[in-house]
Amino acid sequence: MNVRTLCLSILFEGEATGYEIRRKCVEGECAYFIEASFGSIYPALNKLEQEGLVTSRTQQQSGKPAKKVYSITDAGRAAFADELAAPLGEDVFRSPFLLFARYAHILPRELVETRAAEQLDKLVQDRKKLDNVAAEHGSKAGDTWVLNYGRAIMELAERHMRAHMHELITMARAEPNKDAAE
Amino acid sequence: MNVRTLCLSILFEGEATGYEIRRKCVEGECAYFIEASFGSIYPALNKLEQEGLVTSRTQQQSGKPAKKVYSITDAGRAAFADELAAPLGEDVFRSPFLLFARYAHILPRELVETRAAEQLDKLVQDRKKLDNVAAEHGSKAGDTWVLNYGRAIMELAERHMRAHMHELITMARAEPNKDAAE
DNA sequence: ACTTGCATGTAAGTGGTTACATGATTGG
DNA sequence: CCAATCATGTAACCACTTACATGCAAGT
Repeated sequence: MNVRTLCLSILFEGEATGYEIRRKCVEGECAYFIEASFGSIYPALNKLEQEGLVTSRTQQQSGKPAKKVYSITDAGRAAFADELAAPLGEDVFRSPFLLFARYAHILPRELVETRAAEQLDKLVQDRKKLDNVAAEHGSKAGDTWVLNYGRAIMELAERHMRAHMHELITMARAEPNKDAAE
Repeated sequence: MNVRTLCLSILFEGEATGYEIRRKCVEGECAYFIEASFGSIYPALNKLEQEGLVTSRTQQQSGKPAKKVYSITDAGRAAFADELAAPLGEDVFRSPFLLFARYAHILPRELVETRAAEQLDKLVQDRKKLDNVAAEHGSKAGDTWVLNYGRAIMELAERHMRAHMHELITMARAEPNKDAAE
């Protein structure tokens, strides 16, 4: 799933500017968990317009810079459906925290405590974000399904973390700090 | 978490060749879920050797091509510990399947059924893989912790999928096939 | 006066993948 | 005879990120 498809999927739901698309990925958290930056979104939208999959109109605003509102075309809708019908890529889960956790035994206890707390905090934050999206969004069935899937997993991750983080901390080096690194 | 750190973490556990490192990521599934290809591993190992973080010795084999066995150095161990002590990157979860699921309502039922079944199968396979790693591997405490975390989540994902995939299928377009794309 | 939010875009850099090149041996 | 496994490596390519460039208005 690339930025191109992401843009198509958001525009499938309705008009949006590049700026809004980015916000939906970072803040609104599109539920299926993708992030994208301006540097990829703007070129993607330009290319999609060249290909005739989206159209744009420039909208002047008082006190704010003009914005380019993009709409999906019929060709765009078709291309998006095609993409969904194509074989799906692999789900990816990459966790720097789990790599860290694996080596808890060589790390100072204080650090492990901090990182574990940070991780739990992130989990809580992310779950809350999903809860908010679920509450605001008068979303359609597919959205709700995806949201519920995400929430179920987040909830478990949070619970598991809360229940087992102390085990991780006890694995850590108890010695105050000899600085194993240097 | 880049390939460089991945190599360091595997070599931290013991000697290995580039070929073996790759296998551990793809088959053995290192528990913290990273993949890497030859095209990134070999250059990474070369660079690590240049920097003195690993050393290599060439081992001749009868009937097989010679292999380069890498070992981590003290400097390498220190660099790895440093990397772990640095602020952690964000956990990433990207799911093409969830994007697909979100648009179940515009897709033909047959396709949704197929993809849902495939997804469940992947989940089952991945969980089994983790179970195997847990069984074989007489692993140290950190490994077990990470493995259990992964297994708990996999198990839930599988259960959730099994319980709710039929909902997804009922959302899909019931019409046999008008081919919405063309 | 400064920062934040709105808004678009480009250029350089990064971190990977894919495909290719090479070559021996074993098993079907 | 062909495919697969073992084994290392390079080159071309790709998608995306980061940093930069620009600019105006409102809030602090």
